[in-house]
Amino acid sequence: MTIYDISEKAGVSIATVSRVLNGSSSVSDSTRQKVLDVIESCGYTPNVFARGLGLNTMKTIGIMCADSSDLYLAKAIYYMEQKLRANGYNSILSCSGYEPEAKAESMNLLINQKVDGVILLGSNFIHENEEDNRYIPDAARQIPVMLLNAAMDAPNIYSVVSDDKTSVYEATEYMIASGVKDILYFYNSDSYSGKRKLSGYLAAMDKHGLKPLTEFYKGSHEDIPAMTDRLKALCANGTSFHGVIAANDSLALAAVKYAGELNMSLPDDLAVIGFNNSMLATCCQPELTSIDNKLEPLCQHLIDTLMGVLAGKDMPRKTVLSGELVTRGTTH
Amino acid sequence: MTIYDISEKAGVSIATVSRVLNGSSSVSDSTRQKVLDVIESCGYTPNVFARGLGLNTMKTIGIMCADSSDLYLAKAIYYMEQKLRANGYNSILSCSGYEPEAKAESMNLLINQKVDGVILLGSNFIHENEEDNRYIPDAARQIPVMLLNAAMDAPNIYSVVSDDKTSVYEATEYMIASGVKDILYFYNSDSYSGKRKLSGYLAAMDKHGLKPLTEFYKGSHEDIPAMTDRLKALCANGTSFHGVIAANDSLALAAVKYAGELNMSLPDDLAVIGFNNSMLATCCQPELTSIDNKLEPLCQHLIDTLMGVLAGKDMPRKTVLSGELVTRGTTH
DNA sequence: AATGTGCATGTAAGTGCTTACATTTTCGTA
DNA sequence: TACGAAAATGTAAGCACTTACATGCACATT
Repeated sequence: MTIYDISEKAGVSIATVSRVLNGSSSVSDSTRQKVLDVIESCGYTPNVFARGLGLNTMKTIGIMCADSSDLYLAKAIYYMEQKLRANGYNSILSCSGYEPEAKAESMNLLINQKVDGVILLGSNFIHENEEDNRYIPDAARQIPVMLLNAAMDAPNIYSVVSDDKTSVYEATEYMIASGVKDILYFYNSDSYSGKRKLSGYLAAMDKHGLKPLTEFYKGSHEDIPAMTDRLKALCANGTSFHGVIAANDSLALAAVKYAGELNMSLPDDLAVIGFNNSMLATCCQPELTSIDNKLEPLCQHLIDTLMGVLAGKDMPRKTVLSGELVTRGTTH
Repeated sequence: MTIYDISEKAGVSIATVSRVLNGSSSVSDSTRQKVLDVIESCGYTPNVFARGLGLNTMKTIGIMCADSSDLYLAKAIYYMEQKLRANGYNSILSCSGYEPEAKAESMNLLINQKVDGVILLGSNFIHENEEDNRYIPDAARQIPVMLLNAAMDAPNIYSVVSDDKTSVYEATEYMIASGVKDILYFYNSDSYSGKRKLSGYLAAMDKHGLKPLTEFYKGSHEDIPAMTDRLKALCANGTSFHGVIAANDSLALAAVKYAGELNMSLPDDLAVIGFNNSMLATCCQPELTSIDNKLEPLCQHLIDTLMGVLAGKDMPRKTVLSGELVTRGTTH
């Protein structure tokens, strides 16, 4: 079933069929209807390859993420996929892992697949070493690149980020105001977003003349016992703290677990604030106070921007949305 | 940069270039090397559309799931994507939601995208109503369909499932052996897999002459407080139980939370067994005993089977892998 | 009535690859 | 040295579309 069959049955030329398919130049209402009827009755759908060859596009967006099994990224993928589909785009997924070379290779694969744009989910796509990031502007020379929670200032690169610095700053102040002074910042990433969160914490502590205390966890994002061990080691080490601001809900949950194992009561002996306001925030007892960085609006904004760019419109190169502290049982 | 440019620079015909690209029929070593050198130096990659037009395939597999933000499915997607890529295939993702029509439409979209095969992740792709499932054998007339944790007996449909009935049966016996008699089965799905789990529970209870007690939860897979409420309502209602076998770790976590809220101690006042052995199993205190249904081997097996099918080999239409009970703190 | 304008439609030339078939080259054998 | 088979390579016809350009036609203008 090709465009020829349709053109024949409708008694028009293939060009006319193609025109009604693409809604481009003018076709009279009567022939348009005639063609549409035939298409409908035959259940015809155009061949994506032939169409791609002609148009050099396939209405497909590449989504890259380091690890789609990460709760937060999985959710982002879900939103992206939904919203792309609503705009008539398909999505092809590439989990690139954390290595720069692997990311660059993933990117090339996607570009060779002729995606119309690419979305990088998560701040870990920007590396310390400038060299390692070159694949991003390189890609942007060919197709628009969208960054979620990361930023890069270069042509054809668009960033949508949550204002993590402010969110963490406010959360820290909130905890300080509740009377906790020795607050540990527990984090796991030096990425764009990770740095901004840390700076928010440091700024708040500094403002109140408090001594900052940070602990870095490096390991699987799923291994909560390992995170808990990290805190226990810190405690065994003599370091004391009565509040934890965590860079994500998993780390916060580790703090909750740590408190449980040491028979501390929450929030009196230990106050905890997480980040992401994911399902993890409500799975424990007491429930986690957590910063909601508004993932869905971020995703919506990102897709809107992308669609604008693809339509040839001028779009803002960077937008920042603010988060919100959702208070629950782990803080006063 | 097309195959013509390469052929010109290498001083051969385009057919020869195409041959070295596809490694099909014979090309002399010297010209092969010459062509490869030119390709390398130009950084040439064949146009996927043109190639697709000729071959009518794009080395792409469609992955369908109801909701990619589900922890278990997200992990499955991750494994699938990795393993497909390792086999030289791309994956295109489609989150279809839970409605039969939406699933059928998703399937059509994927088929129109000329995927070489499609993977349905999760047992919810098979509906009670036979009519609603017709889209699966329909699709299988065109491309191989792989089912994870669901089964259907029809040509070109391949199933890889975990032996959930046995796993749950054994878990129930394990709990009974530890001395708990009034065990609640807490579940959330009537799907293929859901039914088999339930039947495992019922069989074990029956064998030991115990009265089964089940509770069904319907709602967001993320809303643990709502699941907890369900158990509290049951308790308020006068129903008593000292053990919970849950159909997934979220439900099990709800049981843990329920115990915490009612000041019951685990596992003495309440024993809990979850399912999936996900990260949720180790995020609470005490940690969750959970059935590990070996997701990665399941995925590996599924991909191996798919690759075999695509290579034209005869492959088993259904394979069953067994799970394993991982005991932790919520059971004796 | 002749001409011009613009809309509707058709014709045919791409688009970049694969591959059946045709042709040339190579090489062992008589 | 000549011949034929087999191996290597080339030619050209698809594949199913899009679209620039050409054509045709109705209608308005003079």
